[in-house]
Amino acid sequence: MSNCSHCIMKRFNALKTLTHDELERFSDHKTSLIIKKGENIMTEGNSINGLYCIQDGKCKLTKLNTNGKEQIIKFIKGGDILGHRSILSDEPVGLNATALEDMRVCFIPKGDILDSIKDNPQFSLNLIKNISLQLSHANTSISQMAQKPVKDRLAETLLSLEEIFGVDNEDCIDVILTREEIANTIGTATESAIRLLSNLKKDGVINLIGKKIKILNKNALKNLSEGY
Amino acid sequence: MSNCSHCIMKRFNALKTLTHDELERFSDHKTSLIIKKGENIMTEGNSINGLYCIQDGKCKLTKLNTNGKEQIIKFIKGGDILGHRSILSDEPVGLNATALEDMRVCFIPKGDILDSIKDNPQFSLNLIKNISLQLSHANTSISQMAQKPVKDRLAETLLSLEEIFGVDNEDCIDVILTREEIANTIGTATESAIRLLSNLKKDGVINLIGKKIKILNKNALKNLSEGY
DNA sequence: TCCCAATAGTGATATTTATCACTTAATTTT
DNA sequence: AAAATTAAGTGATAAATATCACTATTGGGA
Repeated sequence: MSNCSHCIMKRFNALKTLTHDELERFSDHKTSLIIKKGENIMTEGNSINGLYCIQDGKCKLTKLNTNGKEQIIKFIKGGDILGHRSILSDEPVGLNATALEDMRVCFIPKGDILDSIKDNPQFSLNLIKNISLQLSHANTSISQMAQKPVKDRLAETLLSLEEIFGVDNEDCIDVILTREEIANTIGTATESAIRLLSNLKKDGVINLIGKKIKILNKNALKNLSEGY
Repeated sequence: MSNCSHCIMKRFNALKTLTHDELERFSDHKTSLIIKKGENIMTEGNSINGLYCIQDGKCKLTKLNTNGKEQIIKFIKGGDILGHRSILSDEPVGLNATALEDMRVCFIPKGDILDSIKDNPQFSLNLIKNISLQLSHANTSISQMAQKPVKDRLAETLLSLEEIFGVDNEDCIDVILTREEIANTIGTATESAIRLLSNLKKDGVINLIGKKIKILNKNALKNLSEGY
């Protein structure tokens, strides 16, 4: 099994401050797993007893509303970590993490993480910074959901998806989402999302190639996202 | 000036794990201040170099949207702390904290807080738990803003306001908000908020006495907040 | 490879919500 | 206490968005 000391993960996020010894300890105790498309890494309300390091693949973090609708809160990709909030706060997981494609994930037991938190203040601080940043983004999101019309939110979401996932060799946003998932991200009906996407295509702002989306005019989207 | 060791704040939140020595250190360096209604304790985008302990009074945490509208993200009252996210993540403040009434606030310099974080892992952990909880609430909020109609959100907000501020001696929710502020909390037009409040009154679910709101049928509000 | 189920797309319509243009009531200010 | 602001409330209307009922298309499994 691969060694954490050589893992690409340590280049990212909070893990980059871990010492060689800490990474060796992680290596000894970690388990690698494959999550198939559609499966959950974590499930809302469940407890977890470790940290997930995403090696490869993409997933969505969702929340099931009391009305039965799924809200997508955030997207996760290779290099990201999952479950640290739950470990640190000692609370059940708040969101579902569902694979958008097959994923390779490492699981590091809670005990090792807590040891590193005790030993390595910088690691601890980086985890806090990660959570703080998420809170900051969440607050922005609340404001936009509450006050911006659907069209603006769609524009914002398209920009954000390109930001997160980058583009493939044909300049399309490098993630495959159903129209329903796009709708569940911006908080609207699937039909409304479809119509607004069609309008953006008609206006030459984006191109739609099957499920793939190519942004043609980033400035136009930026303006739309701010209500112009 | 009053002594932190005897302050009611230490009964609440992260501060309850502080030692006598730590509280004495806080006492020596703290400053007490009065914030008048309408004034800001913190302002979006500014840096702060300390922690605010709310002794008394209420404030709103807001975000100014790109369209110029104010979104209320959270309410704060006596016993709450402000600014710890900014200190821990070493980033500017993300929200405005505006007094809803005259407030008494203590300011503890960043250095003392960071010292306590180093010395006292439990204090550090409690701060993290506080931020984690905020993130969890924020995610719930995103979901509700995105997917629930305005009526449901108003019902939810009224319940939440009573939860946070309690009731006065006439069973009214113990906070004075303008209709505009209520609208900015649920993310709707002021006129819409007014109309929906009137409807709730007409249906006997709440009573409106000037700016004061009395919840008459909590169950009805709970049902409404879940879309029934 | 064909079939089935899921997804995408469209049009008509209903519902929700915002906007505008006011009146009335409540606070401040002078 | 009167005047001037500011906030609350109302009705008419416009705009945004959801819902329903469908057809077309796509993409895996048997």
